[in-house]
Amino acid sequence: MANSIPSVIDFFEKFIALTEEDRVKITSSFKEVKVKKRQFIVQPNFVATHRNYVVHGAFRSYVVADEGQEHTIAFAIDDWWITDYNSYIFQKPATMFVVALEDSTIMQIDYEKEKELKASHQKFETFFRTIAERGLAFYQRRLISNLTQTAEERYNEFESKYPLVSQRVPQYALASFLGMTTEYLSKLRNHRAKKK
Amino acid sequence: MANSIPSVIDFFEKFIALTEEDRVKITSSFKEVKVKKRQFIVQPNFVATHRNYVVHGAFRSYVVADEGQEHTIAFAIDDWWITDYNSYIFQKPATMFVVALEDSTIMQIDYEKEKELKASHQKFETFFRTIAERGLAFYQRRLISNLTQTAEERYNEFESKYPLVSQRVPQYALASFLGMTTEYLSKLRNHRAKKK
DNA sequence: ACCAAAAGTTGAACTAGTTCAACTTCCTTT
DNA sequence: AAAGGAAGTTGAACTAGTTCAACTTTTGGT
Repeated sequence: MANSIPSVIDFFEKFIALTEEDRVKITSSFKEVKVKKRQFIVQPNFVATHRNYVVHGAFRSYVVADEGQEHTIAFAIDDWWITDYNSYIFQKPATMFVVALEDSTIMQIDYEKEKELKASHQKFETFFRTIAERGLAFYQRRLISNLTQTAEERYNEFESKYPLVSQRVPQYALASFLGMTTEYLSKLRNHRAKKK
Repeated sequence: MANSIPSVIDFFEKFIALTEEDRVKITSSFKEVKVKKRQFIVQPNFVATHRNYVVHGAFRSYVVADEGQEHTIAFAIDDWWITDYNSYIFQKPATMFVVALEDSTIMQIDYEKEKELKASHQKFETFFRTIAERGLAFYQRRLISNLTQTAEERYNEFESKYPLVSQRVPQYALASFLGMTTEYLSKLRNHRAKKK
């Protein structure tokens, strides 16, 4: 199994150039954590203390509405990041759950360490600025899909954009991510299959 | 009428401490532009060259779906920012329109100037990182509303959170922002009025 | 290997929100 | 001040997606 350290470092290097010293700094800011399937890494009412990089595995963040329905906000598989950003950024209580969908390995950085890292060198500030901007653009595109497309169109788009995710997450989680019921997604899938 | 320079400067000072030199640098990075009602500041297929701070006035960004319906993505009134972020951040062609809903005054910074500003001092990198993070958190909350709430709940929430915006934007724009038809919003408003 | 619980399927009844069409009111422009 | 268009309203018919319920399949724990 691949070592986890290179994998986060590689991610940083997509956006900023690192010296050997920087790599050491990053390595000491993160800690590797093994997470079992069904284990929570963020829970409502507790402050999200970490930003989590998924080395390998799969996670899902979701909120629970008044009547108890779960709504998936994000998925994260290998090489993605996940947390309750509203909680982490503002360091206030979370409203989301973040749960492992598989046995996983993650690299966690906590809020204070991240702050030190950013303060230590401009390039780290640049790194976090860049991923925040990309996250912003991502959520904006997602909102546009939700406003402009039908359930079936959203499903098709997801399948073609993220075939790997689609295979690894349970259907009820995908349905609530796409903003539809699990029954309806089941129908979409099966009607589609028949048409072939 | 208030001078536009102090107003952007004040915004920066919410997040970072500025020296007199910094203020001069900011002032020279932005240019004031007067925009007439119905004038576009971003259009599809053109790269969004500026990030726009609204000194006073009102704007709306929207996309046009296949069948021609407009979907409002964001509003911006006094002291807010607006652009097509997906276009601006990646400097690729826009998919949105951004149009003035009133005669307005804005302060524009272009992509290159912003880059220089960020490169010139860590604090500016911090500033843009902070607003990107807040934007991300904002869009994530908006997505949650869209997934978890009914049309009526979204309308009520908007009215109580942004009463000033609600008064200044046309109803068809608000309806499409909230993800419903203008007819349905009209019914919600009037049924509500009767119940009193 | 077995059993209980969780996940997924299918059909029938339903409803929140859309569509269409006709009308009224409010802005702009001249 | 008038005219024409854009914005908003109302009701009736409709539909995409939900809800409910009964069932089958898969998964995980002992």
